[in-house]
Amino acid sequence: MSTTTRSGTGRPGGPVQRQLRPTAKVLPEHARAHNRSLVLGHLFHEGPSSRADIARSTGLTRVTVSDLVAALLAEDLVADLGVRSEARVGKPATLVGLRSADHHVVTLDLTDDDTVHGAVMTLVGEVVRREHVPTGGASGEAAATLVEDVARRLVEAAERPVVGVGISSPGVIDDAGRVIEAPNRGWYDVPLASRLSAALGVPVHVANDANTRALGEYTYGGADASTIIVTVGQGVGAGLLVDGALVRGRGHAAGEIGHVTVVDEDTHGETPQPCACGRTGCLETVLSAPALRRRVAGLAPQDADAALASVGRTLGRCLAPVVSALNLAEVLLSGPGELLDGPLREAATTMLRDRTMPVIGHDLRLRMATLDEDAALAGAAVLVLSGQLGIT
Amino acid sequence: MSTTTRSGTGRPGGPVQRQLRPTAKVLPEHARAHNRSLVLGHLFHEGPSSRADIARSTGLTRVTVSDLVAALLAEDLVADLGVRSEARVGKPATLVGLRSADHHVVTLDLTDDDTVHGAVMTLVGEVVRREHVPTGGASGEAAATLVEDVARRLVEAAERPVVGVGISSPGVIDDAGRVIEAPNRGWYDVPLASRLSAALGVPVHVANDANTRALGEYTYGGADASTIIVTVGQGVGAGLLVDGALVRGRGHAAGEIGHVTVVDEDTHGETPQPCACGRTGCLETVLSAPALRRRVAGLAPQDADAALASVGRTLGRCLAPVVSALNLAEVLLSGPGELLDGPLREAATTMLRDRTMPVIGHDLRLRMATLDEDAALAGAAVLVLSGQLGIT
DNA sequence: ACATGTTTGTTAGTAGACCTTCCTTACTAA
DNA sequence: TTAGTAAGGAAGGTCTACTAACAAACATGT
Repeated sequence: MSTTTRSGTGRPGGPVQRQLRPTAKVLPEHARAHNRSLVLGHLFHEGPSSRADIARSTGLTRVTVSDLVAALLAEDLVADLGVRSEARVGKPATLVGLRSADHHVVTLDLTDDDTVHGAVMTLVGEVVRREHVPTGGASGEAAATLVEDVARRLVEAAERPVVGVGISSPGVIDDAGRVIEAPNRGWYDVPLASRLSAALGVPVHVANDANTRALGEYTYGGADASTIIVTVGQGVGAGLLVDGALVRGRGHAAGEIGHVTVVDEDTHGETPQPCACGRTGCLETVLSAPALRRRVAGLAPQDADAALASVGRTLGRCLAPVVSALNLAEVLLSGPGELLDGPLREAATTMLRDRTMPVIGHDLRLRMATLDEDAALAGAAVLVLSGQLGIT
Repeated sequence: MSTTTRSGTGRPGGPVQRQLRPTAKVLPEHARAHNRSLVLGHLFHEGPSSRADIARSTGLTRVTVSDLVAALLAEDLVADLGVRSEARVGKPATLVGLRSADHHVVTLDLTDDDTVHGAVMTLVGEVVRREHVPTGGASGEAAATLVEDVARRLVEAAERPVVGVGISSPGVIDDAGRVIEAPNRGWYDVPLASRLSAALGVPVHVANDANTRALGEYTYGGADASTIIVTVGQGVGAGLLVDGALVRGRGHAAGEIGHVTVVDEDTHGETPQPCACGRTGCLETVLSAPALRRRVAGLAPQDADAALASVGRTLGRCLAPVVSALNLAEVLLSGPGELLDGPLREAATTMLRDRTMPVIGHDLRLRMATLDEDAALAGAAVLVLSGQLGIT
């Protein structure tokens, strides 16, 4: 028995006018730029290849690939490597490869309050030159000038053409590289990317440090396309990769997970501690490096392990809804291994599995980030690769 | 004093080879399809416009827009509406408009266990015809046949060309419309979209019901581009929109938030209840419609309010990390208003604000979904619009 | 009333991007 | 030696969107 009515009353009321619609026209030249990035991406990830290899991988014809490769050869981005040595049927292939060592990327890591870390890197992330410049507590305009100076020095020191400058900075940063707010540097509404780009004459990309870390782990560290990376340092932050894309969020503040309340009055036997943000019981009050050190200070190894496990459980409880809602494949921890990579990580894993349904928690991995030391620099390099060459 | 070292030791180790790389070549014809969608999208959202209007809005030239519009006129997707009546300077514009009433979309909502809800709708979501077919407890192949029959009847009953069929179904569903698992229908690995498409000769799109609801609210309900919609019915699910795109997740299971553990032994004075999934304390055990009804049954109004508020606080605690990590702008609740839209929603809002940092929680809205009754159908229609015409 | 300026939409020509088809080259296999 | 296979290039065609120029149809100012 089926009921049928004509012209039902319930109607959504028609389409809604939206102010901000992301309407970007696509011209043939954009298509070409995209295909060019496909070629570069193939060479970046797969190494030296023949034009025919690239054609098979990208779906483009050999003719088109030859054309694109010719353009890249003319730009010196790609080098002719001669015929392939392996013996196969048919005409031997001539290999072409990305000239990754003949182009440099300048990267800066502003995560550390006391020191600006900088590097000149090749396109594949090898560090060619390093600088560590004490900030001397500079903030505001002085800090911006310092960053500009370091960047200029590195750009000038680079012995190869510089593709661009990538900067990894704490704070809320929009798509254009404007620092909306970075309290620890006293920056509010500072157009860092456009300022440096104008001063140095080189493309500059700026993004949040946790986000760049996520990018770095994805491109260089083999992280999954659906990953959250939790960075533990002075504070606690997170970078989120969903289906291979960085999550920016409504107000460019995605990943600001350090100030979620995780400790309640009546829960788990903990007492909420005051937080720098003026509230109490934030994740940062238990998981930041200083908080962890305070917690284990003077404890016997066994008690310290229990204390760290307790924090791990809190982290697991906090992440369970995020992992479930996004069906993430991996959770990465970045920070001091002696604190994180032990009872804390194990307890967090257990808690996360226990609190999520099997289909979510089953093949979930919770591991340490692999690029710990240079993750932020590597991520900053990816910013440039992605922004200038379209390589992800 | 700055330290400089050459050729530092820490190197990321080069790029990683990735199996699944989303390399899709872009041809000029794809660019044209994109621009065509831009024109359709403008007409959909802004209503009848002149070619010059569309050119200004899309950034394309008037020549190109004229060309695209001519093609759409030839396809009868767009109609010539004559000259604009308003008096302005210059040659009067001739308006063109989407022929939304001259094309139909067939939509099915499989959320309800007992009944298949179906509709014939116009492109702007007006319901032209409705069907409610009892399932009679059919499952597995029988249920699939039933769905196919209903879809066929509606396609044949449509008095205008059918652009496609959109289906909103519970369960885990991949991008191709294959139902990975839908326990309540006994479907495991059922290629619903391709099966129906072959049987009906019309494009068929299938997606998770919570996800389609999110799409519907975004397109017809004015929801923000960064939104989570929590659907409360027999179970609890969620649909997630991040930066305007649906989140699918690693295993297409994003949004499965109903089975996150939210009630602990030692917490908040609640006792964890057993859940259908075999675990205890899941969100579904307190927030599903039956659970809520059980909870307030026989209570005095005042006590019922307190009970609902308690569930609201639990929901707020669960969502706080998600909202923070993704910097969401809106949380929508979909389900029985008499249970959700009151103390529960208010308590959840308060809890959510209290547990997130101000920059996140400040302009966060937690409101009821606007399309409650037909949200799933509207969302299914959006699936078709988006898949066939590129309208979002 | 009439010239002037503005806006619309079309026509014609151009440049770019990729395709299909055909060819040469250079190797392996029988 | 003869086939067969694969790589790469050359020629020609189609598609796409652009610029430039223009006619039509209106409002406005004198």
